[in-house]
Amino acid sequence: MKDKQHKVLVVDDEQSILELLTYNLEKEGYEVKSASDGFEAVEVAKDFKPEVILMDIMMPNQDGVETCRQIKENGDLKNTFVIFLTARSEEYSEVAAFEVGADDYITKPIKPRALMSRINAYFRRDTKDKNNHITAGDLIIDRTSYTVRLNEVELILPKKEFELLYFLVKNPNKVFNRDELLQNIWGSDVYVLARTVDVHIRKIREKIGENYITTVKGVGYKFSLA
Amino acid sequence: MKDKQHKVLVVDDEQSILELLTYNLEKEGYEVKSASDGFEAVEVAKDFKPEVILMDIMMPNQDGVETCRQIKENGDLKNTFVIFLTARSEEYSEVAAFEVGADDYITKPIKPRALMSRINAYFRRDTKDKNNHITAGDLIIDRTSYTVRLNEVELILPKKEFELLYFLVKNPNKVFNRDELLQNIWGSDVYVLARTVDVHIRKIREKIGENYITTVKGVGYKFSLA
DNA sequence: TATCAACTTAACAATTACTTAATGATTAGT
DNA sequence: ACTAATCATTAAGTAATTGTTAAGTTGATA
Repeated sequence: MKDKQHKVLVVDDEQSILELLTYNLEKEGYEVKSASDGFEAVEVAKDFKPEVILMDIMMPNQDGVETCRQIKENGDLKNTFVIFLTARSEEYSEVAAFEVGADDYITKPIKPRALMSRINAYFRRDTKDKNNHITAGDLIIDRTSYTVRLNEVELILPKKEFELLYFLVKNPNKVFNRDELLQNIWGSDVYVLARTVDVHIRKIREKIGENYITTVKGVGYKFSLA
Repeated sequence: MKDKQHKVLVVDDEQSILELLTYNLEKEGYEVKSASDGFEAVEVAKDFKPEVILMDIMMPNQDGVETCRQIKENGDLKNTFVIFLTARSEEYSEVAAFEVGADDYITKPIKPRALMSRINAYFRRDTKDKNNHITAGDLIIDRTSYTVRLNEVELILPKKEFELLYFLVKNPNKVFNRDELLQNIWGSDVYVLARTVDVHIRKIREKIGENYITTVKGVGYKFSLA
């Protein structure tokens, strides 16, 4: 099973293909929704907020390229990974597809195993080095937005608290004494009392709970996963 | 749905093809007229002023190339996009076609879906700059008109405010410090005090409300989706 | 050139973060 | 179990950052 349920939206006007893809994706442990045309796809995407959209490029009413453009316009969905499906014979311009922000391109006939490995690869990459964030247990610490998520709840920490937590999480299970922490977070030219650290630790614990930062008496603090 | 009704003229001497094309185009939401020979095509075009003409190149009485030439002669129709239809076996000179101002070329047998995508692509290109907007929550930010819509209410922001908001919305949830914002919006050679940003932020908040731009104390500002 | 809107600056108020210090709780060593 | 050391917690004071307003400045426009 996957650590967390990833969401995939599949869009195609052929029911048989929707079923084929849905079946395979669910077997891999993804949460799947489907849409049978472009309009529906945009609606569902807004709500469902999938990480990946698998979409036929040729569809009645509104084709995949236009649909992709509309989806990418939405701030919430800007980083959604869009993969187009297309028959090899169709001479649809790849250029147009990439212009609207398509991220990958797969030609039919679909080989389920190959497709799955491609999607799995995406999620591996995504969770690994994409955004500037660290995950530790139920915590997600994101440097770009300066936020900490604890079980989907967003916490806002003041700067020093954030930096302190970030530093500890980046060096898990390693104990630092107060002076080391001051050096690394406050800087070498700042003169504050070592006990100041205690107060910050206290406030962090207040927000994320008592189970993450451990006191090592006589030495200092460390971040440790239960 | 389409923003505006686009007009397409289809010209072919085979009734079945006219019907096929008309059916598919109307299903896509276009306004369609048809003509079954070159003379009729010119007449209808003058009146109807279509944005796109889909025309068989081989027709009795007057072929597509000649018809195209006549149409392009007309000032009103100079910018009409002409797409020729031709059987792959026909060795009709592409050169002649492009000489008279044809804009694209599609070989029969016609695959309706591929054709529709091609036509959609044309209209998309045409209206590309008009639809240059981003959506984020209740906000729609339109670069061409320099306007921001908030729940159907149109706001007009001065240039700096607009650019600042646009930049933040384009990079949602990412925190920028004042200098980064100055760099990106004012430019690297401009020398203004960092606190100027605060004033602009204040004015933007006055207009769009307090819930979109978040202050990250000690760091900067970010646009955050609720 | 007079007017107006946009932009910048500066000053001060308000808010928030940070540090300190004092007191209470816990732990380790004897 | 006693004591000394260390840590936790709280509250209050201080510093830093941001919010807000208003008064200049610039630059475009009629």
